[in-house]
Amino acid sequence: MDTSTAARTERRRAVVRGEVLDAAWTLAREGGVAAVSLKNVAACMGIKPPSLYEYVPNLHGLFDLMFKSGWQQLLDEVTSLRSAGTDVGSAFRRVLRFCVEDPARFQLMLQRPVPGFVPSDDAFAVAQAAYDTIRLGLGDFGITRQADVDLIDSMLLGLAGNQIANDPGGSRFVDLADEAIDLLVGYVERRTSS
Amino acid sequence: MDTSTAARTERRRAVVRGEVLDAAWTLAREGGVAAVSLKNVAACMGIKPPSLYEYVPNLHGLFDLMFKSGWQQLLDEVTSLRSAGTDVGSAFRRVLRFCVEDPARFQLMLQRPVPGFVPSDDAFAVAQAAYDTIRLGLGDFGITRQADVDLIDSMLLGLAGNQIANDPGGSRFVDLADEAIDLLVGYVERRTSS
DNA sequence: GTCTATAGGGTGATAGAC
DNA sequence: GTCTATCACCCTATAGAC
Repeated sequence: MDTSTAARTERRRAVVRGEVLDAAWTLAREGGVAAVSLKNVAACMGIKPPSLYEYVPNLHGLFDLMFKSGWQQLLDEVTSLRSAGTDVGSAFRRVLRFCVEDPARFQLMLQRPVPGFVPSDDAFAVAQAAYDTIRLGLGDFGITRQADVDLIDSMLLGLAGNQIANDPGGSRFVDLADEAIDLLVGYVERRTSS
Repeated sequence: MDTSTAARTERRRAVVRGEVLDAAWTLAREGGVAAVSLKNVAACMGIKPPSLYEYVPNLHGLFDLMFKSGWQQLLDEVTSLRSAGTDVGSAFRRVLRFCVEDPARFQLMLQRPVPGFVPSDDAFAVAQAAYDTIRLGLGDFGITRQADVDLIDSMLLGLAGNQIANDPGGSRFVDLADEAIDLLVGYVERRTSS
């Protein structure tokens, strides 16, 4: 391990950067993405707003970190589901729960709620990797046609969106997961076997 | 018609209120919901921000008008589709196009993009009426089970969301409408006939 | 590395002249 | 009914003291 002063301070900065990210997620979960401001994040950490610039280039840089970490979490999730050989129904349910369990994260990842914020190429690459892994995972079950992937993806997105918007705290749409994936997989099988 | 001064000025106010609403929609279409501010709306109309308070109680009141008018447009759409006896596939396509053709309207109606804004009971009633009409319309085709309605609704929402977020300007997800509604209707029919 | 002070932009909203 | 002037916040971001 590099023990130079520069490397040590960089490691420390990375640690605090993680704390900044945690504070931002906490605020987002509690008050939506709009609650994430330099003032609020700093207050949440017990420091003053200007100090944040030691760890994050600017506010958009923080959103970029959040975007990237959200997709990284999903990537980890689907990677582990795939290596565990999880069946398609359970995987669908698990990803749906991932979307619903943190509405602010879902919103940040998929609905561009911050005017003017565009994810960096670096962050976008993680999102792409997660999406690719999902495609590979569906491929394991014989679902390879792009249209089929899009239909499953859309159903997932729709169920999550409806659950968050129209039945927050409930499970009306989440409970439809099994039926939804069964009908979609059945559709693919019926078509490919004929 | 009432020709009293009070009634005449009220009618005039209603006209200008419509112009305010038009300006707000124009701004939303061009720059997203975030572009709708008193300053921008006033500039768009060639007046000064304080003058808007003659026609709208405050900014949230304007968003409430927009929310209500968006759902009123959808209500009109589905009402006319239903009275025309449109088949379920065409209706599904039409409503999907309604969602996609104005992303800002879709966002405002379904994704609560304005922090702190909650639609009034009055505005919410229109949304409810539109939703009820959709349910009745699906009932015309024998689709009455709530879970089936929710699945169709979710697929619609998901296709629209994906189209707007992942293929703006294209038609990748809109083109899946026929296949989506066929597979959903087929699923319902197969189950109810057995 | 954290702070205070401040610049400079934005916003919604109100009072009061005309 | 529309305006000017203003208030009272909010925000990001930077400069420079300690």
